[in-house]
Amino acid sequence: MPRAAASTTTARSKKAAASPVAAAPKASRGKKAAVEPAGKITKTKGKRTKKDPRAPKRALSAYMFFSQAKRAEVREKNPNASFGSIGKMLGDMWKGMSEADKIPYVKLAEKDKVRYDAAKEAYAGDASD
DNA sequence: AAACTGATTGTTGTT
DNA sequence: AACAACAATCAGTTT
Repeated sequence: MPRAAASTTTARSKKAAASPVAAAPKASRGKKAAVEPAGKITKTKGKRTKKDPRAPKRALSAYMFFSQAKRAEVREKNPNASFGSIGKMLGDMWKGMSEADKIPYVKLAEKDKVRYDAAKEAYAGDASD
């Protein structure tokens, strides 16, 4: 609920170090108790209109790169598969593959994250309209 | 500070 | 131009 920030003033401090030494896999920010949908959330909420007109494109997730890479392949094997079918297949195989297999995609995601970091800075530093 | 919710990212094909 | 399911990730709000 992105409401008008007024109190907290984003008490979030910068990421400790820019060097991903150990790079905690996931145990710092993305907790969210139950990230998995109990049954199926598929909230058909259409809303691509971004609130920030000039907000920097966020870094893509490993799954995003995975889609770009395998999408064509899956689609080739399932030419009759629709959009949703492909997505389910990709999601299924994504969950089925080992972390080691995700490495290349995760690497891309991390790399994009760096790019986003720069874009974010430029976004914050650019107040011109 | 920690936890959580919302919004965002990319893809293809149709309207 | 927008939305459909999929998963991940960030940013901001809340307690």
